[in-house]
Amino acid sequence: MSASDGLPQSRTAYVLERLKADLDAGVINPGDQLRQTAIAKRYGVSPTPVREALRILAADGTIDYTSHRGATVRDFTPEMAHDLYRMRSEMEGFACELAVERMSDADHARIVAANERLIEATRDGVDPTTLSLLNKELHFSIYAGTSPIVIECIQLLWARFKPSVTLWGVTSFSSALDHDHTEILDALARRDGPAAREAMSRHVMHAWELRQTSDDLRATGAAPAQAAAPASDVEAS
Amino acid sequence: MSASDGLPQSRTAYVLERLKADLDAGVINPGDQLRQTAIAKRYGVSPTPVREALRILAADGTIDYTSHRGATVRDFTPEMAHDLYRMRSEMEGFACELAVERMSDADHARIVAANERLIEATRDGVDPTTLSLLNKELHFSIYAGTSPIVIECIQLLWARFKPSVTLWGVTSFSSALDHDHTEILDALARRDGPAAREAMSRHVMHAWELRQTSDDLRATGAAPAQAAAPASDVEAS
DNA sequence: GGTCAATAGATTCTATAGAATCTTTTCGGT
DNA sequence: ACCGAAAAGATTCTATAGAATCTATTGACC
Repeated sequence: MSASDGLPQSRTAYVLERLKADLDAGVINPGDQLRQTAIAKRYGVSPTPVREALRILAADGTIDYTSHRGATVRDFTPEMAHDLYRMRSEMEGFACELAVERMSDADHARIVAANERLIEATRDGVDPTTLSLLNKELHFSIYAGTSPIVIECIQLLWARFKPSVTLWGVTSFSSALDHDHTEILDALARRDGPAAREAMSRHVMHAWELRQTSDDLRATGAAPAQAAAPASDVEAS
Repeated sequence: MSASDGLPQSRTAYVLERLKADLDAGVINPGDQLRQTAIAKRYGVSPTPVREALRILAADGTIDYTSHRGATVRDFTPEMAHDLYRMRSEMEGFACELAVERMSDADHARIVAANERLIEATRDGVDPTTLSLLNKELHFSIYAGTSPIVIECIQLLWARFKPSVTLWGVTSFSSALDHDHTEILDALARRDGPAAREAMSRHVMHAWELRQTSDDLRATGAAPAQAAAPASDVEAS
């Protein structure tokens, strides 16, 4: 699960990693044009691997790629974000039901462990970036037992978001999300597929609501308590 | 919606088109190794655009791409196919509900028109390949009014399948699917989101069941009535 | 005879240079 | 002054050659 470990296996992978990091960190923003020669120079590689990385991001839906006209970072309207959360709600709810069908005891143990790590980290007041990562690991520990195709589909949905550090930076939010997780894990422990689906579905939409109130707060100018660390610190290297 | 029109906008797009066509036609099969130099020679281009096309197919999930070790076409277990249909059932059901929320009268008219084209073609005993295409157009005419992200997500699920000419080659199957469509369109006409979702959900799983019985028939050696035209005829150029 | 290291072959990967395409500017005509 | 065409500039796209990496074979050593 850990990214950015050791040396990248190819220049393309390296560029892809850097681009995603710069995208998350806000160095590159929606609407920006991505000039392949500029990126190549910036990352110290030739245009060839840059082009391959751009093709991948275009297939992911992260960027718009028009033939002979270059690539631009897709901008994200609130409505698109809402749609994405609704799709996550459907898919991840379904994945929970499927997980119950196929979950071994060992799988279940790993899920419980992942949840405990997140709960503990929340209690200890760990930084939002780490909490967000632990949250992701918990979610995918559930989906791990479903099917490679299902996992990939959900990963594609997650890839469209910046890590939601803003959510995990507010104590009341993170404890609310932890509470949702407990509900999901209870259903999983009972091997109750429909209940797990329902709980996960509601959890994702709950996260969407929290995200909205968080955005509203920021729009009003009131900085949320325990704000996240500056995004620029997320930069990889 | 029509593919393979005129000249491709780039060598990469051309290679992508050819690869998908060869994949559908059965020229390239699951498990096959894709040697980029061989493909380049075969299609009369240099390895560079071939590599870009392979990166896209890898992002789509159509092929497995391992660094420095080349690409192989993913093979498709029956269980994976089942999972894919279940995901389609979820996503396309949801898309129907979303479509009702956002559908204009003009959108609805286009959907009805697409359905009439398919019904008419079924009645006239048109070839299965065309029926399969019209079916796809009907489905996506419904999703057209939802959201670009939703459409892309569903397209990704559809991209994993060969066109199901086997299904539309059996008269009893195609009329059953047409019947499902009518049910969906009735719900859409009533602007009944939940009913449309439910109808579409069942329709996709119905298609899955038909596909299974079709596979069973072929396994028994009994060729289905009005079998599809030889797959090799689908080849583009 | 079996195991490990070294070599040869094949394939992928990357950089570079020139061709193709698009955009902007300039110039001439109305 | 406004519109259209041509040219200049910038960017993308493709082919090619050499470097890096992996796989298969051979040979030496235990």
